[in-house]
Amino acid sequence: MRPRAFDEEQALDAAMRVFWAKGYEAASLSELTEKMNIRKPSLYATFGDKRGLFGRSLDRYTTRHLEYIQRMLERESAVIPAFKSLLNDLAEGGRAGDPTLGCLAVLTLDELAPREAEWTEKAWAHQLRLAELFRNKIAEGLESGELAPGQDAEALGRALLASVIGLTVMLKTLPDRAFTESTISATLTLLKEAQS
Amino acid sequence: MRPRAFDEEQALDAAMRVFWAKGYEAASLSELTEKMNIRKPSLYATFGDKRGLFGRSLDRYTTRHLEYIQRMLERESAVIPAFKSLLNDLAEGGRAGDPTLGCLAVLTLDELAPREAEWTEKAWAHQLRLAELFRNKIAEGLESGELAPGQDAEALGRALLASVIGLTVMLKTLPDRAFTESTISATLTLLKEAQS
DNA sequence: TTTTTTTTGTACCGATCGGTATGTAACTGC
DNA sequence: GCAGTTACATACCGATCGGTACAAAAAAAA
Repeated sequence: MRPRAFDEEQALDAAMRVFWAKGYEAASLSELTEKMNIRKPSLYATFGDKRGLFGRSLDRYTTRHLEYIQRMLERESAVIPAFKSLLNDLAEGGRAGDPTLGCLAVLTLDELAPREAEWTEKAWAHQLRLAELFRNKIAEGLESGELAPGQDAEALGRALLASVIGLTVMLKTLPDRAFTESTISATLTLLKEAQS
Repeated sequence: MRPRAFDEEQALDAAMRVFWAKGYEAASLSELTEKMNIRKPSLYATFGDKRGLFGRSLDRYTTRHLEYIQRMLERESAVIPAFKSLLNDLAEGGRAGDPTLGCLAVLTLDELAPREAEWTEKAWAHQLRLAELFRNKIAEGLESGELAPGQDAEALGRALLASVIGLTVMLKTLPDRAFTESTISATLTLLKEAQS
């Protein structure tokens, strides 16, 4: 048997970046094969078809993205500084270093929901996992006494998620720094500190 | 001269709905002409090309949408109830009556920013107008004494806009009522009432 | 080396994409 | 009714879309 001349993970990563930047519809097979540096028959033999490749790309994205968010929230033990650094990192483009890239899971929801049930579900499940990460972090702050009691960790986590999604979309236009900073600082007032 | 057999505004409205539901890329000329109930030569004679039609559709959308948001905010004189009813109305699908439709301006940002500068600019300008509406409403609440003093109306308006955008995207998946309600109620805690 | 198996590059497929040429139908002004 | 003008429907255009047939090439198994 002849071995593959390309690395599957590496090719998948390139595909993911194309979908990330362009969305499903606007990502053409020509651009995909070019950026993946493989020819169409190899692509089809390995990933099935364009839909299969997108599914794999989306899975890869959500996995990586979840890890990233988790890492960011763990870097600071206090809740408010943790969310502050997360939002600031997003504003600077996060892992990719480019704020105008947005988020593939959000783009998938926006572009393909509700008509592509399978992908809608995947992207939504990812948002739910993010909301849970947020909720857990907030719950820690409530237990530790950092946050004022009586706040609903689950609801707050969801509201913060909505803010993060909205901010991510807004960042695609690269608004000026002052705009972003004031938005972030007001968003953080969702989390009420305990009286000191 | 022979008069048009179709109403331009009506056709444009149909086109707008197609772009709204599918985005620019996935909206095909076949579907557009079908839903507009005109043939391609009429479309091209009236709107130029697909890009021209999208531009007109986006303009129409933002105009209508701005009016809608303005109307919603004016229905209640108090700030918090006003935003509450706005968010609840969004959750029920707003004007269109379908929460899974999302927002064309948001979809345009997500799908086409930053690579389509003209449309990115249009969609972003719309978001800035919305942020201004929000800011003005909040400023009213600060002056009237409804809201606790010391809050930054501009920053809060922007944060609320991010929340609205995020919520709109999430609603495309039709999350259950409890999810939506808790998200909305936590979001509204961005606005602090004055001590009574 | 030879055989066998899998991947690769090329060249191609039908379908659909956005966009248009053309002739005819429909209306206005005369 | 006639002339002039515009909009209409049909039928078509090249380009690109996603997807594949096929044969050469490359390695493992013999």
